[in-house]
Amino acid sequence: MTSHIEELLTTHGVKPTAQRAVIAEYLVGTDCHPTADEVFQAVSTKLPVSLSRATVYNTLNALVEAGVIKEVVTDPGRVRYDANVSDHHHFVDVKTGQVYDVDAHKVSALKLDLAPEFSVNSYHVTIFGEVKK
Amino acid sequence: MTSHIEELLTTHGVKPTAQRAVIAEYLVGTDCHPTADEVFQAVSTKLPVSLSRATVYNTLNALVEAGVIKEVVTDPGRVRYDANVSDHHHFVDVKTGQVYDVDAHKVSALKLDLAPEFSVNSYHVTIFGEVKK
DNA sequence: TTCTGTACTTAGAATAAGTCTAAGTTGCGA
DNA sequence: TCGCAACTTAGACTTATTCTAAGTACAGAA
Ligand SMILES: [Mn+2]
Ligand SMILES: [Mn+2]
Ligand SMILES: [Zn+2]
Ligand SMILES: [Zn+2]
Repeated sequence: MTSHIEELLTTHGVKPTAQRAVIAEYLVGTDCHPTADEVFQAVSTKLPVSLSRATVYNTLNALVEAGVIKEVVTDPGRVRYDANVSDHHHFVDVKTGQVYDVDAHKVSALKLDLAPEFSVNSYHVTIFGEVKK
Repeated sequence: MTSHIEELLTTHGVKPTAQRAVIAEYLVGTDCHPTADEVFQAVSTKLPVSLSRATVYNTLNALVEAGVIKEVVTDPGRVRYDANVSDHHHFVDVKTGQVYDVDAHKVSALKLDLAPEFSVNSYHVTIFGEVKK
């Protein structure tokens, strides 16, 4: 009876420890693109032992490395983490700072007119605007 | 006989001090998207007095505020500065980290299929790839 | 001219995000 | 059961940036 999260970690080659499971579970269950510190705050109470910031960073880096999550950088000095690893872009509400997912198929394919020495692997669109309630 | 740079600063409402002029001049004369520290290194020898890092940061922030330059964030933890304030996007060479300008008209206009509460002000495309020499 | 107030710059202290270190803990596999 | 490698921990360290307190520059008033 391995949990869904343990299976996610295992299939990506990450050994599922209690710390890693609770961090991955938190990220999978949110769509709000938390920072490392927000992950630490949210998760530290959910473990019977004290959680080190170093473990949070180690785990986030390991999960990125393994492809379980992605880093998102929309603002200077704020790395955010995203368990949505599907092809998507981001909408930033400039009033609140909130980051929303924008599925890649909601954005028309880009045509790029670049010199031939520029070979493109991928691209990411950051959309700035406002969400009216 | 105010210089071109002093005029640029003045017309943007920034009082042209020696420190600000030399920093703005350096940025206007390069297309390599330097970090604050690279600006500091490049510019500190060009003044008869010692230059404080605080002044570099104060100046960069003032120039951004005034619209003389823009911040560019392509990587976690590295804010870069850009005197190209025309509408453009960025190509990041994933091998070297070099950032190249991509004029907006080299990128096809985006069509976005967003829910009506999302009102778009602007967007920025970051293209990842490699420049073959 | 000199005076003077405000804006600017400075060195270094403080903060914040992230990494490293050294020591202890866990837990699978012989 | 043991041994070992992987993992976690607290706290020191590093790096980027901001803040602070004290000094400097300089335009306008007198
Ligand atoms: Mn989502
Ligand atoms: Mn930082
Ligand atoms: Zn996302
Ligand atoms: Zn640019």
